[in-house]
Amino acid sequence: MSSPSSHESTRRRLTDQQAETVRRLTEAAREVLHEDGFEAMTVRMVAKRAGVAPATAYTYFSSKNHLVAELFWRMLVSSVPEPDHALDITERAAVVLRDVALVVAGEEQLAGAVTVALLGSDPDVAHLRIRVGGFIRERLASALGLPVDTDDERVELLEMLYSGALVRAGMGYQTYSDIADRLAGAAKLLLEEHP
Amino acid sequence: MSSPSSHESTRRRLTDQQAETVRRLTEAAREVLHEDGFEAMTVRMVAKRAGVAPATAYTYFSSKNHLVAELFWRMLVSSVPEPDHALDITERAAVVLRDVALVVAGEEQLAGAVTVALLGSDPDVAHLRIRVGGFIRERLASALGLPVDTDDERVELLEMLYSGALVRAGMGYQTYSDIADRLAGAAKLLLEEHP
DNA sequence: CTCCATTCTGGACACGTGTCTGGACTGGTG
DNA sequence: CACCAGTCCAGACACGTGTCCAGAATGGAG
Repeated sequence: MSSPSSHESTRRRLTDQQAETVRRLTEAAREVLHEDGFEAMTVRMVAKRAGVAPATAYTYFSSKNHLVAELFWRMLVSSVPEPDHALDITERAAVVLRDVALVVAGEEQLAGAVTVALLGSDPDVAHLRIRVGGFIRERLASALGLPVDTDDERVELLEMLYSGALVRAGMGYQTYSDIADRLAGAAKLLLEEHP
Repeated sequence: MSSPSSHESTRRRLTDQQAETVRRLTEAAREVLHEDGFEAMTVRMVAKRAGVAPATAYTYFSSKNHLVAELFWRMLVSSVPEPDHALDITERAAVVLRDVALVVAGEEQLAGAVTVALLGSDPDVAHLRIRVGGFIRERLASALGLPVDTDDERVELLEMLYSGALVRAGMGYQTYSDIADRLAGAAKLLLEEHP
């Protein structure tokens, strides 16, 4: 067999072939989510579009929530790079928040779906929840020039702010670019007064 | 029949008898949620505990989400009073946020359940979502001494903050009294610099 | 080319959701 | 008292979820 390679968060040690199946599933999930929304989306629908039997989908994802959470994780990691050290602290934080907000922009249904999915209770989702939370905290702390395990009040505040932004985007209270701007603005407001 | 009286957000014009049935259902929902959590909770379970047939529950609530959203609405309205005009602006805002956070404190599963429920897509949930959002905005605007329809940036920021706090509470990142304190603190941080 | 482990499949399953019936109960009204 | 509108109920329904398993397909090693 081909040697196990990637360390995606789905299962430990996937072969290339398996990784490809997973990739097709998350991609199909993104499409279905886009076209039909989270509640109308069914796992069997996603499996069909990925050209895979439903049972196969369930060998990689323990639940619909897990599937969506994994999709978000992939988009997040690929869209929120390490902060640019050329910028100053405030700018860096603003950019991180903007990047996070923009992950779900353009995918009308994604923000709400992700929030719901990440609140799920199965162990795979819990695992991903930790990873997502940790990743964003890491990026924010890094932007502020702090260690990941900081207990700085401002980091926690910014985390709350982005969670709230996602929810409110999912509820349709604001548009996504609105949200991105507002988050960036909030970061500046907060940090310029409390450097 | 007894004259229609209350104008709960469930259905227009309930008789006293109906209102009592609805009250028992929401109360039962609170108990089941507390004991079994959101995902384990079933509508039939709640109906049974309320001493009512499942079909009856569905005549008052169009979905599990609607039921939970209604429960939250009732707790919210009864726990977050008009801000006290004796306090100053900053204190008033802090108190509102603390009150909102405390609505879900002590009910381990409620924060996550409510967030998920309010993100649902059926029309009754959408209606309740508007009411909840409007209510909190009204309280916050009032605390800041602004009209409800203000477009003040700080109100929107505080709204995002409380949404985020609820999510993170639901995810178990923080305890509830933590959250209440942190929200109150955040309000002060934001408002004292930008009065 | 054959073998065999890995991967995928198809279909059944138990259970929850939300909808829809016709019929039974209830309590004011004529 | 008999009526009847307003409620509630029991149970069937279509459909989605997540689980399971025997067997077919696949593809690298000998």
